[in-house]
Amino acid sequence: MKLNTKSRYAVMALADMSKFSRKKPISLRDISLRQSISLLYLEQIFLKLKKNNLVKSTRGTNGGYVLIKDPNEIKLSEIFLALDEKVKTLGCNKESKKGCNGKFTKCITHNLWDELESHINTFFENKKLSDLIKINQNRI
Amino acid sequence: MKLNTKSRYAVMALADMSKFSRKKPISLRDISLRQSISLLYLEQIFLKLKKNNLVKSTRGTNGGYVLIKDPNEIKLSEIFLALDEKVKTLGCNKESKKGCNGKFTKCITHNLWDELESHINTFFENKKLSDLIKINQNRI
DNA sequence: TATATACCCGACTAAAATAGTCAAGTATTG
DNA sequence: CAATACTTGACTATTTTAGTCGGGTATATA
Ligand code: FES
Ligand code: FES
Repeated sequence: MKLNTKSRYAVMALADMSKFSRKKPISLRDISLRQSISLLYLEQIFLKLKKNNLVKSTRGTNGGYVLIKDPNEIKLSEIFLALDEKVKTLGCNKESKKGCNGKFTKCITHNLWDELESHINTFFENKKLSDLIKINQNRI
Repeated sequence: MKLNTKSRYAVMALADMSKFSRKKPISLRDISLRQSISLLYLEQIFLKLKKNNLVKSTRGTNGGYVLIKDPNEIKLSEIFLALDEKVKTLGCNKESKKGCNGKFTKCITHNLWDELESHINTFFENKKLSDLIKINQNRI
């Protein structure tokens, strides 16, 4: 079980924004330098964040991105959702009638994985962007 | 975030064993048929389970594997450990002094991912093989 | 003791996912 | 008009996953 870089960078970048400016647009170049994340990769990530109304953009000189909501109103689950990033512990398709074994009964471990999925999602649901600024006063 | 098949199959197979026999060796062929898991893949998985003392084997006709411990004494975390399967949410190497950014300070999200990792590991730590038999009386 | 069963082990591979890069833009400011 | 900075889609190298393959060895039973 591994968390991908896209999700990690997204949270990292948004945390960076929360910490620095809430009014003046922040350029991806600055975030890229501060957090050591590839600029081109950040661009890709921010397009998704924008499409999902987590940030808004200003073009041109002194342009950049600004958070739309307050950090204490942004749940991590929203960020993951914006990136199409899902927790997937089940072997079967949740929607499908068929189990991971191809049969029409769900397998012996189905409930377990479902429980695990909820367990993880709960974490993302209860964590807000503001939470990780508080704990990290001392970090950039 | 995705759970791999190896871990899923391992738990599935051990659950199958818990449910069927506790004394007579169960052949991988039987598990393979019941749970629709590739026999060759199961062999690979069981070699690891054996090396980590979760099961013991008997060769030859009527041979197979037997659980070493009682299902209510086998934690899921042990199974995952046996397969070298780790939850990895951090961008950095936990041991290394360097952060995921290559710098000597841990990044702004480090604590968060660490917390998430613990959150997930707690789940595996608290679940036992016997737990998923109870909930699944009706399933094969 | 031959034969079938079933575990043992390392190496290999096709396919998918990841972690980006690249090219070619458009909009805004100074 | 030059520089900055967002926009977009396509492309690619690398890694990981999810297995397979080939050739064993040990044991029970006929
Ligand atoms: S995980 Fe859903 S049927 Fe196996
Ligand atoms: S995750 Fe550990 S430093 Fe970023």
